[in-house]
Amino acid sequence: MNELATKYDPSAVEGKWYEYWMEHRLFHSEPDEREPYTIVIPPPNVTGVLHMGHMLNNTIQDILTRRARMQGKNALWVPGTDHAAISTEAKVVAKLASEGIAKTDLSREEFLNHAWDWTNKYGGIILQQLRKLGASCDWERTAFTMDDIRSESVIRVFNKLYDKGYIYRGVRMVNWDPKALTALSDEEVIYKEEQSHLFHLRYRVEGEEDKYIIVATTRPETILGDTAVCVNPNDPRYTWLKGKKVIVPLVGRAVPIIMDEYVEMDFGTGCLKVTPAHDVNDYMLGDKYNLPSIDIFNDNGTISEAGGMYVGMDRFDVRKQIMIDLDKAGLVEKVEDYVNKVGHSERTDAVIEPKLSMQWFVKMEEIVKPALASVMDDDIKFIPAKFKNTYRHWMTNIKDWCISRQLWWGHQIPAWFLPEGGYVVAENEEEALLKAIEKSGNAGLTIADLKRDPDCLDTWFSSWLWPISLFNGILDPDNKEFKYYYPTADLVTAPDIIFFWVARMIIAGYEFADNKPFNNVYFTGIVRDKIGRKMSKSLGNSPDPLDLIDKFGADGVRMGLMLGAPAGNDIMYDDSLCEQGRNFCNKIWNAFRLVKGWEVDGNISQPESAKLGVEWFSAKLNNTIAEVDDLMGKFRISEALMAIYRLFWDEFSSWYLEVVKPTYGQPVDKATFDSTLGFFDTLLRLLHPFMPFITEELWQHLADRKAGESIMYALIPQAECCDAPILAQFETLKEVIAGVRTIRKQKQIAQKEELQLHVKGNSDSSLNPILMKMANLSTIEHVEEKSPTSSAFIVGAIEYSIPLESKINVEEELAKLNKELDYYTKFLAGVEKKLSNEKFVNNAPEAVVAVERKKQSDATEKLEAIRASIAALQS
RNA sequence: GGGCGAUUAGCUCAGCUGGUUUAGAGCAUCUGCCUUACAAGCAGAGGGUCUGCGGUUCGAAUCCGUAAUCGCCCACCA
Repeated sequence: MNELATKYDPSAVEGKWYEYWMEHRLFHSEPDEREPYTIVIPPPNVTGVLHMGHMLNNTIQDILTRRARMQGKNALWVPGTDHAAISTEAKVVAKLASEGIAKTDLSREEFLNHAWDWTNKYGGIILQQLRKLGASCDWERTAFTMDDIRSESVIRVFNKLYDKGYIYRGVRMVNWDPKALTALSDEEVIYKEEQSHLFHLRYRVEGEEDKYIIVATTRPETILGDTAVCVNPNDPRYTWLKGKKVIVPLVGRAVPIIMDEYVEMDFGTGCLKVTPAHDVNDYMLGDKYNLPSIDIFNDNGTISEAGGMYVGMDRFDVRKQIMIDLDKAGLVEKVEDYVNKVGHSERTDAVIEPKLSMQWFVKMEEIVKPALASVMDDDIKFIPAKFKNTYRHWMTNIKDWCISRQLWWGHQIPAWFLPEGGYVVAENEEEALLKAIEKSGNAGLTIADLKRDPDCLDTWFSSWLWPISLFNGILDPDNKEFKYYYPTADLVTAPDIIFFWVARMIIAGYEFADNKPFNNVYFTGIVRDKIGRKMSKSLGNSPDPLDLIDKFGADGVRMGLMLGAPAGNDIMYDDSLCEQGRNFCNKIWNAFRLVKGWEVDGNISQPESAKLGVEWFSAKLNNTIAEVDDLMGKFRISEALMAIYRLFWDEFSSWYLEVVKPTYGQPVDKATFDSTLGFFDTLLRLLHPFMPFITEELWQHLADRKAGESIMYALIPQAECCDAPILAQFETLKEVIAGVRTIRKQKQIAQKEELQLHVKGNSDSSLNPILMKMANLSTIEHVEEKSPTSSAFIVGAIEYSIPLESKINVEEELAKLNKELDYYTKFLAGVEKKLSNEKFVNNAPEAVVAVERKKQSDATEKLEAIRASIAALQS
């Protein structure tokens, strides 16, 4: 062991232990009599690669899982991936395009073959990357939202909801993504503020020469679909228009003037053009006034035949061209600059087109109810709690969920159309046929007569089942695993998918499993760069996590991430955080080298200083264990880690080890050695959830371990008692030692040189053996008066001094004392002011007043000592 | 346009129901040390009056009001 390098080398350790854990199936869990602790991973996109957000998120999950495992629970962390319908399909389409193949050239089956090839090739890379991080997932359970169980679960759930009347099909105004060529849910639309224009266009009034009204619009190309102009009935400017028609510019179509209070009189010109096919509000007006609806767009955002002009041109090109043409025709009044919000597709960033189309929806109103209540009542706890507000707001304003997507990659909607019209919903073709025969009364129908709806389901329609479907709880709700592992314990996720995923999982939990899916939801922050920008590919400010692991080690990166991630806050990531983590690994490593390098002699007795050191550190350790328990219980993970960091670095390494360390070349006694190894073992266990690799490596070195034995299953230490008096005594001791060190530094006295210490006052001498050793003293003497040729410092009300003969500089000593005199004089004045305030003395609780009195007497005593010292120096 | 949250040392954050806090931690900074576990280290030091204003109270970083700044979420003003 003495051969250990002076620096910790993660690369020599990490792969080795991960393999060991895998080889001995230490991540695997089966139901048993222990208390379960379950986490399901937020499934990353199957073709995705690891980014910093994943690192943070999964580090936290691993910490929680490992800690639970070491608490003796049956811990299970289930991994898996999401098929990510739109985003994967888009990637496959792009790849095919690069090979000169258009999606439209392929059959559904051919396309899906390509998609599966792609998935098999890139799928799961991200899961491999997670292993580098140390993730203790039960890989034997790796699932995919499109594997058999998960797919069947989706179909089952669709049928269930349909049978209950919660799923319906209908023509509605939906968000259309002209790039992905599919409908989207409201949540998949991101509104961005954009600099645009408000175009004021002239609409001639039919049958009235030279009379026109001005309509303001941001989308002049949509006039092709205008079927009315709307004004407010209370607007005196326009009452004369009642019953008249206006001519749509360029198009020449006469459309009616309708009157509705929906129109704001003070916005724009007070005239609103109505395009029922291409605007949600216009759709509402069209519905109310029975207006025709002209769909002027093709699915890809070009103008359709129905537009009548500019056919085949892209909507944005038309916007430019039509303004030129309108201008030529003298139909433009003016153009204003205008900032408005434009909806973009979350996945493709294409500008969303509101479009009337036939889609499938989930009726949300009813099924949302238990899900809302459970979060509001803290039956499911959100951490931080502020997200309860966000959740409540969304849940109480919830709209129906558009679940159909015009994609091929995903779960195909289990609905079959009958030849004579109408459809049936079923779990499979056979069942569909039976239902179809029953519905149509046509016993001669065959499967070939039925046509299955080509659309797929929203990807979230499968992931909302994740905590249930992972344990096959949809298809077989009475199975042992589901009963054991569900509800899961904690969910760790980013707040940006609170609606997409978290809320819907809660809804699904109550709807399909009659129980919440998890007890706690821990929302992580967003990983940003040092100057607060969100990490993104386009900015290039996102480091490659695997490079970081190479550079700092997985433990170092984990620690770095956790240090910067206080609960509920975004993390401002900087490499220096990982550097700190790496340095900590090194510190642990070197502390270990020290201890392992000691030679043990069973015949020598334990020095008093070491005995006291052991007693103190034992109490300190206990204290911190209790603190860590408390913090982890509140998900204050970074604070818990910081507490352990300080315990190891400051208390254990800088104090404890220095106290018990034998003189160079000397052996250590058996009792101290054993205690020290015991402490080391406890510290490693406390640290293991945060830094799994280095702790396993050292723990294995610490003693002879059996094959398959691992720190992963060593029990996390339990706090026993706390608040031993020795804790406070030791803190005082530290101050005294620091006092001596300061004098050494000021007087440039080497540590090797022994000093005498004079103590004036009634000091506690119980830790004197440690003081002798740490301050390298020859004697500690009580004196009535300190020697004028000594350098002094005060701790509490006790004055310590070191006789130094010639080395004393009276000026310096006086300056030091005067500074203290000044400070305590002011301090005392403050306290006395408080105490002379009758209202304070009368109203404040006795204990508080007593504290002030104690401050007063201590300060008075101290001031006396300082004054005496000054007098002695001046004499 | 609504709602929520934040504002404490150079940076990132603690400070729970107001009182041993004229405010703590880590990092960074400064000074001195290559002292045989560790210079990715050791020993020491400096640094903030708690965003501004007003109020409640014997007492406020902590409670209330208000302003400013930043951030997030939601919303159909063309």
